[in-house]
Amino acid sequence: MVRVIGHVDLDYFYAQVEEVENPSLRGKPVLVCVFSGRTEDSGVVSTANYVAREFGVRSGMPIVLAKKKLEGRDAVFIPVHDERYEAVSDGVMQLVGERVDVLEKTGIDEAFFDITMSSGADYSVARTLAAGIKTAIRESHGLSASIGLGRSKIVAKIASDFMKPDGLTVVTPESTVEFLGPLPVLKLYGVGPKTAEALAALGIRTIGDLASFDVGSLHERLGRKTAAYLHTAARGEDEEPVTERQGPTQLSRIITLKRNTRDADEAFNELMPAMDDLHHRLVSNGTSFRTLSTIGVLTDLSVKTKSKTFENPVEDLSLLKDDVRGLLQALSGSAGREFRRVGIRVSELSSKGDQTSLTQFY
DNA sequence: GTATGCTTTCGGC
DNA sequence: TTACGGCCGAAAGCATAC
Repeated sequence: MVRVIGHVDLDYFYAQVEEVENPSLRGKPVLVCVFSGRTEDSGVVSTANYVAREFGVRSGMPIVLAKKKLEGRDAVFIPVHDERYEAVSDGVMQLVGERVDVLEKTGIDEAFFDITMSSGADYSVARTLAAGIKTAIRESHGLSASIGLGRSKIVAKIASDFMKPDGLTVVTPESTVEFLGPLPVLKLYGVGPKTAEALAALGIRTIGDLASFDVGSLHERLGRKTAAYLHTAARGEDEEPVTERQGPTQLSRIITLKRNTRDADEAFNELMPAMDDLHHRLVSNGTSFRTLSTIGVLTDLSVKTKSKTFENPVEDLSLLKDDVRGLLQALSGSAGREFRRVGIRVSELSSKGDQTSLTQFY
């Protein structure tokens, strides 16, 4: 069955929202930053606009390094305004949702959609629909977006990335193999540096190399599951449906400590406000959880976690302070170096509605 | 072997 | 020369049960 799947990606999202709110920023390097508060400029760049990227600035780069690269360039450094981005995202997603059959939001600035029905499975009609979505986003929010269309999620995602910013890339089913062929295997979702290296050892560098490679040999080298996945992915033939997501599957907060420490109690005390905040989020959403985790980012920036899962859903995170403390102590004991940042995460979430409907069966 | 559940790590944005 | 967040979802790793 021929499907028409899309992927929409809002360009350099946080920085673009800042530009919309303050048009005088346009043309300047704009960097939306997370200031950790430890020292004057400690923290990283969350998003840089394309002007800043010209100078080698990237997401995740330390702010002080970005400042060096942009010395004398009239660059603007703005702290993140999460609530604003959430609000804009909600508006955009609602608007897109009205124009497609199914919308699957996968992040604050991106979503998959299915327009098989509304396009009548016609890629020419689909192109017009996608162009309409871009126009609607621009007219209502002043934002540019990049959209890719293809026969599957994999193709749509790669297509949206193909032409940025403000791109529209349509990959028909017939042109899929030709489109994917020249691209490096790293472009495939699920292929990271490790798999790419294993493939390179077999002489496979492009998706085209992969598509024409003998499946049996792939199987021997990489295992059955990976081989099967790569075989279909290289042809853009994955069958993953676009499905609406009901809510997050995990919630977390993480903070940067005022100073590095191995002392779990000191870290716990500093984590308390974030933990309370997470508690309030859970209560106001009526969300329970079964798994509790602590996260430690050590001085070498490596990440360690400790978690525990309860038999029954827990509603009240504030009752688990001793568990959190205990997990942090276990982390500290096994970490071997000081904490730089610590965090808390809850997962295996359920809503109150879910639980009552489940209890009806018992 | 395969399915399942839990813990930990990885990697995208 | 170094510099360094805060989230999220999914994969990987591991143990246990059938």
